[in-house]
Amino acid sequence: MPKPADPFQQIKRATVSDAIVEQLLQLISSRTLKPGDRLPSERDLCTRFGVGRTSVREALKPLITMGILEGRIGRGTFVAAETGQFQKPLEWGLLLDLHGQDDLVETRHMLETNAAHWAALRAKAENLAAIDDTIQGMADHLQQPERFQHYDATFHFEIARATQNKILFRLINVIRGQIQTWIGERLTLSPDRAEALARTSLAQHRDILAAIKSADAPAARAAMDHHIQTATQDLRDLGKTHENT
Amino acid sequence: MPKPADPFQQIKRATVSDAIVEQLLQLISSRTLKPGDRLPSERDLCTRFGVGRTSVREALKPLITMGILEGRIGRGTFVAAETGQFQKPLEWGLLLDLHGQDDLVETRHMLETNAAHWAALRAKAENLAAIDDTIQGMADHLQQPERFQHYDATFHFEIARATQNKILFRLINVIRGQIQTWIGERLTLSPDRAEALARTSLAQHRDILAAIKSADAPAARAAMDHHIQTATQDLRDLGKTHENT
DNA sequence: TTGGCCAGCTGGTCAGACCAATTTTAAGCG
DNA sequence: CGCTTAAAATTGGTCTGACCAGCTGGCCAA
Repeated sequence: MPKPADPFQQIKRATVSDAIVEQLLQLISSRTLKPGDRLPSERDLCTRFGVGRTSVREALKPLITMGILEGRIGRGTFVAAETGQFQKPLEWGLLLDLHGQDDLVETRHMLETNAAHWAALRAKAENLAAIDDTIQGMADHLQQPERFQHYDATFHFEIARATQNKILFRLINVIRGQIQTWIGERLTLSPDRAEALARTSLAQHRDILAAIKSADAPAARAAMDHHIQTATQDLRDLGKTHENT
Repeated sequence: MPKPADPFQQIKRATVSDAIVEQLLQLISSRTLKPGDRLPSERDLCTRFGVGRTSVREALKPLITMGILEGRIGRGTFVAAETGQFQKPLEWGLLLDLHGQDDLVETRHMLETNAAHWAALRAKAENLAAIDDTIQGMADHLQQPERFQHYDATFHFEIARATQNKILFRLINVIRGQIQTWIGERLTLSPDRAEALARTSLAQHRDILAAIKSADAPAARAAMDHHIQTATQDLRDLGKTHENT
C-alpha cells in the first residue's frame, strides 16, 4: 500500500456519464424520484441533459445493474424498490474471491447476532408487530417448506430493520440474499426432514422474539447465536446425509 | 412482503451485455485475467463476441464503475487491483439513504471489534509482521497527521486481512473508506491537538496488537472496542470544540 | 361485448463516425 | 548513429441515426 499521503489532488476528468449518474443519484436521494417512479424516456433525457443517448444509457446501465433502477422494455425505466438493492456488487465480489460459504456463514452469524442485540434495544412497536406476523406465518406453514422459508427470511429481515441501522440492514440483506440459495438447496434435498427442522426453527424464533420484546439484548444475542449455530449445523448435516446416500 | 411462493418461474430475458459481463467475471475469477492485465480493445471484443460495440461498452461500464476494471483513454481497459474495489456501490448506498455517520460508526465498531477477535485467533506470522510495520510507521510520524493517518488506516486494514475472512475484509474496507473523509476533516480542524491524539492512538494500537499476538481473542476485542470508542469520542469532541469557536 | 389487429411508445442493439488522450512510428536534424 | 520532434495509428469516450423487440392502448370487426 505505498500511498504516502501525497498532497496532490486526483485530477477529476469529468466523464459525461458520471456527471449524469451524480445528478440521478441526487434526485433519488432527495426523494424527487421515489421508488416506483418512472424516469423520463431515454430520448427525453438526452434532450434534457443535452447529451447523446449513448451517454444517458451508459449512466443508467450501472444503476440498473446495481438494482437502483430497473429497465423494462416498452414501458420505461423505473426507480427500483429499496429491497434487494446492491445484490450484484456483492454477488460479483463473492465470485471474484470465491472462498464461498464459510466466510459468508461466519459473517452472517456476526451480523445477525449483533442485529438481535440492537433490535432488543431499539425495536419499536411496529417492528415487533411485523416480527409477530412472520412468526404467525411460519406457524401456519410448517408443512410447506417454500412458504415457511419465505417467512423465515422475512423474520430476519424485520429484525435487521428493527435495529434502525440502515447500513447494518443493507449488509444483512445482501449477505442473506447470497446465502438463501444454499439454504433452499439443502432443504429440498431432504423434504421429509423439513418439517422437523421447521418446528425447531420456529421455537428458536419465538425465543429470539421474546428476548427482543423484553429488551434483553444479551439474551437476544444469545438466542440468535444459538439459532444460527444449530440451523447452520442442521443444514450442513442435511448435505452430508444426502452425499452418503 | 406478499410473495406467496407462486409456482411461476420468473422469465429470464437474456440481455447481451449481461452475458458478456458474466463471461468477463468468469475470466477474472479464473485468473485468466489477472489484476493489471490489459483487456483486448473494445473493437476486438466486438468481433470476438460477435456483438456491437454498444453491447461491449454497456457490459464494461458497470465493471468500471465498481472498480473491477479501469478504462484509460488511449491505452486500453485494465483489470484493476483488488484494493479499493466496490467503493462506489457502498458510497451510493450511503448517499441514497443518507442517515449519516451514526449508523456508519456503529457498524464500523461492530465489524472491527469482531475483526480483532478473529484476527487474534487466525493471524499468521506475515499478518503480524505487516501490522508491526504499520505501528512502526505510526511511531515514526507522530507529528505528521497525514502520514500517521495513512498508517493508522493500514493498521486496521491489515487486521481485517488477518481475519482470513475475505467477506469481512471487504466490508470493513468499504465502511472505513466512507468514514475516512470524516476523520480527515476532524483532524485538520485542530492540528494542534493532533499529536496528543496520535500518541493515545498509538498506545491503543499497541495494546490491540499485543492481544492479537498472544492469541487472546476477548482481550483483542476489548482493546479494539476501547480504541474505537475513545477515538470516535475524541473526534466528536474535536468537532464540538471547533463549532464553539 | 369481445377478440384480434395495428400504430406508437419504450428500452436493447447495431453500425459508422468523430473527438481526445496516448502510444508508436517515422522523419528530421545534429 | 542518436536524439528530438512531429505525424500517424490506436484506444476509450461520445454522438447520431437506424432497426429490433416487447408493451400499451385504441380502433374495428365479429
